[in-house]
Formats: sequence, C-alpha cells, structure tokens
Amino acid sequence: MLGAATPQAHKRTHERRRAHLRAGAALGWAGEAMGRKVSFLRMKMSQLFGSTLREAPAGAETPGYQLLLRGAYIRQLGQGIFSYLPLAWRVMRRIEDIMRDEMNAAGGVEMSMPMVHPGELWKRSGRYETVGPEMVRFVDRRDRPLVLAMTHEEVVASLSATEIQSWRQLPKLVYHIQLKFRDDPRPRAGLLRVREFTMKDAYTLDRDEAGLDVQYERLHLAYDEIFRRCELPVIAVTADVGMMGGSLAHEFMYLNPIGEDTIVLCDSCGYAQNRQVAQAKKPVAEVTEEPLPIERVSTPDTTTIETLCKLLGISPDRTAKIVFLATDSGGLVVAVVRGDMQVNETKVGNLVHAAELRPMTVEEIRSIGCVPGYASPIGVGDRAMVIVDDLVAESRNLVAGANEEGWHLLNVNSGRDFDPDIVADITAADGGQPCVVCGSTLRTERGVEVGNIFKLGTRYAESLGANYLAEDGTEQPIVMGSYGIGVGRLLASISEEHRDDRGLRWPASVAPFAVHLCALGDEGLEAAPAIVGELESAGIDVLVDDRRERPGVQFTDAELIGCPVLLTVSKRSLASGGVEAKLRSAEGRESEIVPAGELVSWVSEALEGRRLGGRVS
RNA sequence: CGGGAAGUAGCGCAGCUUGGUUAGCGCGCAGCGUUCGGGACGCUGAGGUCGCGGGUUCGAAUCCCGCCUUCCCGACCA
Repeated sequence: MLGAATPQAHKRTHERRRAHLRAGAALGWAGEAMGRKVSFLRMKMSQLFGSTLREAPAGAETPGYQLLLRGAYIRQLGQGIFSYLPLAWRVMRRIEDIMRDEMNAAGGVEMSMPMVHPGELWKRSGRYETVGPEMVRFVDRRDRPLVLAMTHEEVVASLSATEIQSWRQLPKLVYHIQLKFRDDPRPRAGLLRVREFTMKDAYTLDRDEAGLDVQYERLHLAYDEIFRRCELPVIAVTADVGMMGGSLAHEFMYLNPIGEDTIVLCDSCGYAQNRQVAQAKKPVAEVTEEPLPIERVSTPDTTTIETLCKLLGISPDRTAKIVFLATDSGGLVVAVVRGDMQVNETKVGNLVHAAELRPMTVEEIRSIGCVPGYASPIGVGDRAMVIVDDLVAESRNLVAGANEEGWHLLNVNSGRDFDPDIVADITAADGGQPCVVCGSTLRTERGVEVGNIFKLGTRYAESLGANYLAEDGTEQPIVMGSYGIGVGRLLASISEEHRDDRGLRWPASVAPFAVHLCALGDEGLEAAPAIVGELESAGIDVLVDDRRERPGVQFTDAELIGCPVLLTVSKRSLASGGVEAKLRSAEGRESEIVPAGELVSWVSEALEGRRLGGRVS
C-alpha cells in the first residue's frame, strides 16, 4: 500500500511537503516578497531553462531561426524534431489561445484526437496506399499496423459516422490542436519545415455544398483574424488540393524569400495564386489562319526549340513542344504546349489523377512511337494519353517533330493531325507574363504556407460511411471541410518578420512575456518584487532578470529575447524617480523614467499600441 | 532519392595536406580577487570515447574502407 497508513503519518507527510515548498520559495526570491503573492515568484530568468548563446550553432542559416536558437527558445533534437524551451512554449500557447479564441468565435468546439491511428482506418479511406513514405507506419506487439497521424480527416469522418445521424445535428465545426508527424524527405530552415509539428486542425461538417460554402467563408475570415492578431502579414492564394482531394483550397502565405512556395501575383488587381495552379493570360492564337497541308522538312541536329527556330527562321510561339511524363501507376502521358511555354506538371497531374509524375524513360518514349528531340503527338494513338494545352489546340500550323531522326513537320494542327485526349490549360504561369484577370504584368514571390483551408466534399464521408438522414428521409454523405494552421511554423514566421539586428521583437499578442524587467544590482533586486507585484496584479506578465549579471549582459539578453516592453530598475533609475521604460520596437536605446505610480498605465498603453516609437528621457 | 559540404569540450572554430610528446584557441562554465549602466579584467580550474566500426602502421584526430548523423541545393511537401 502506498502513502500514509495512519492519520498521524499522513499529517507528518503533509508537514514535510509544506516545509519543502517553503524552502523552494525561499530559494527563489528575496524574503520580503514572501507570503504576499506567490504568482510573481515564478517569472524569473534564473528559473528558465536554457541559456542564451552568443553565436548561433553552425548550420542555422535563416535569421529568425538563429535568434530562436540564440535566445534559448528552441533546441534541435534530430532532423526536423525540436524541443520548445519555456520561452518558446509560452509563445506557442499564446498563439494557440488566439486560435482557440477565433475558432470558438466561429462556432467551433475544441476536442482532441489521437496521433496514433490504426492502419486499418487509413486503408478504409484509401490513403494508406496513396500517401507514401511520408506517413510513418509501424506495428504494435500483435503485429497490427499503426500509423503516426499526419492529419485527421479519417478520424473526424469515422467519428462522424457514429456521432452524426440526423440533418438536425449539422452543421458542426470541431477543432483540435495536436501533434503530427510527417516524415518529410527534407526538413529545413529550422521550424519552417519540420517532421514533428503541432497543428491546429479544424473540420467542418455540413449537409450540403451550400453549407460548406458558408462555413468555408467563415473560417477564411477567422484565419485572416488569427494572422492579423499575430501581426503576420499573410495573403490568401488559391492552391492545389494535393493529396487532400476536394474542390477548392486556399493557402495562407507569409511572403518571405525563405518560403518554399512560389506565388504568382498581380499588383494591379490583387490576383494571387500558388504557381502550382496559377494561370497567365495567353496570347490570342491566330485562328484566322487556314490549316495548311503538312510539310516534311529536313532538320539535322536540331533537337531543341532554340536551334529549330534558328534553322527555320521562326519564333518559338510557332512551335509545339512535347513533354513526356509517366504516372506513378505506370500510365504514359504526352503533354503538348507551345514552344515558348513551360508545362506545369501539377496541372497535368491533376488532369490524369496522378499523385506523382516523372519523366518518361527513353525506352518508354520509343515504345509509343516517338523520337526524343524530334517528337510530336502524331501517331501516338492509344499508346499514351495526349494532353494538349488549350492554346496549342487553338493554334494553326505549328512546327512539330516528325518522330523521325532529323526531320520536323510544318503546319501541324491539333484535332486534324492528332486527337487530344484532353484539352486544358497546362502551362506554367510565371513572372513577366500578363495577368489572366486584368492583363497587367505578373510577378512572383516566395511564400511560407502558414495555413490552408480545403473544401473536401464527400470523399471521406463516403469512404468511411459518415452519412446522415436528411430532412426528406434519404441518407446523404456529410460534406466536409478541413482547415489547418501550423503552430510552430507560425511562430517561426513571426520570428522572421519581427526582429532586428539585436534580436527578436515579439508582437504583444504572442510575446512570451509582456514585460522584461532588468533588475540591476542590490537596489534593483530589492525594488523588483514590488514592481512585478503591481504589474502582475494588473494582469501583465513579467519576466524578471534577477541574475547578478553585469548590466550589459542583461540588456543584450533582454533585447535578444525580445519582449515588447523593456524595464530597468536600478539605483540610478530609482534616484531619477522610478523605472526606466522603453519599447523593444523602438529604434534607439533611449528610455524614459516612469514613476512607480504610473508604471501600470504606461505599460498598458504600450501594450495596447497607444505608445508608439521610442521615448527620450 | 540525386548533387554538394561538415562532424574535434555546452557554442563557434584551428590542427589533418606532409601520421610522432600531454589535442589547441575564443566564448561559455567553476573558484578566488578586482570591477559594476551596453556581452569587464587577472589568477586558478573543470570539461574531449577527435561521430561510430574496421583496416594500414612501431605509432592514427591526421592515411584507407564501411556506416551513422547534420546542414545546403534539387525532387517532395502544412
């Protein structure tokens, strides 16, 4: 049996425990503060775990990541796997609380779903086979397959199958904040791309598409609000649905050169799309031209568009370019675009419903009757799927290969000389091209995807049996939406955005502490508890630097850690009548003396953004 | 998975080409002293399986082979 066997023994244990607590408290702070408020005894630099670094570890290249390491926010444990030290953990929790707030405001309810799933669940949705090695699979002691969750559509759908029976129970918005694991082939840039990560996932359940549209729009607005409150400039771009499937998706992009996605933007009309799906306005094809008879021309050693145009004295927009692709299931695809354009493989992949495309091997190219360097879709027939860009389909009399070494064909026309299986936009949009909406010049920028929203439709409901009984008595699949934000990635992005050459500069909304108080010397250490007590009773979090360090060390650490309000109390400040105060966001190092009685209002104003810029004493 | 680079003390690095005392330097850390408002100074000190395993050699941080790990570029992706 554990614990105290008798009331006397129990009492002794209890007293020992209390003495222990007193000793622990006494270790913490000067005696005169004891016994009044316990809470402000917990926010001291000496209690934090981890020490600041003068130099960032080698290999940390992005500036925000370096500062997170130097400021003792995070430590790397393995490739794409991080520990969050107390400071970062507080920032994470503050970000999560903003998310909770906005999700609740949008009508959501928080719950928690497991991060280890039976493999069986993923087999039922079909994704056990389709997602590939980024999902970690393992077996338990009974050899039952398990997976580490990389997302939770399956669980939500499976729960809905049992919990939702009637149209009266819809719509619903559920969310959770949960750890996930994705065995990414290449984690990078610190927290920007990791393998283990925390995500806020929300899922909407609706009766129909119209309901989904309403919730989707509501979530979009909630996301805008979350990023606004985190003070991260983010734009929403339409995006590829990828492995999620579904009909429409937006990504929330923080534009920054460290980002991994390329965004195509139009400054004059606001058009913004991920390059995976972006379109550019195509030139008007010369449809007035009459189709002319095919002519064979000798073109020795002319295997590129460039040399072909030089030889024939034409421009690349008069040629057709062939790209040979193979799907993961072995299907062969011949993509045809005009010679002056590039194929967008994501668009092709979506058209043929392939998760992955690779270039064909030379053998595969020959097996469909084509000759590399002298290729055209003519004569391919049923041996491959021919996908023709809409511009090529509209164009007349292009130059294409003759599928014969050293020969090209003039006056090739889609539909007459070969039959496209699909005609669609398959070209890649790029900077410099005209905007598909307004015609202005597009430009590209790199972006970090900090969040996304997907209209999933009924795919998961159908495969997992999540149906409800409609008003008319018929059984209908639940229409789902999925909405994610990476918490750590958001933290990383904020640290990239809000910093200077001295350190981090957290927005007040997510800062680990509102106030960083440097207590200098004996006088500072003596005066600090009262100051902290007053700020904390006004609901202001304070991190006190109670270390007996030289002032320079304390100041530089404070700027590195980057709390929004920096206070200094010392013999000198007290002699001047109070506490030195300044904003971390201020450019210079000047501060002003704030009398003790005005400190709370000074700090409150600063945190509400009513006190902008630095102050000169 | 392709291409490149790197693993030596908590962090940053030198030493390796041309094998040879006890493996160094800066920062940090501990003790003592002097300092004390923008990363102080002096003295003393602790801290290393030189990524791991094998080989060559009288002798390996150093040369050879294999492996592991991490970073960067690409492919891939929240």
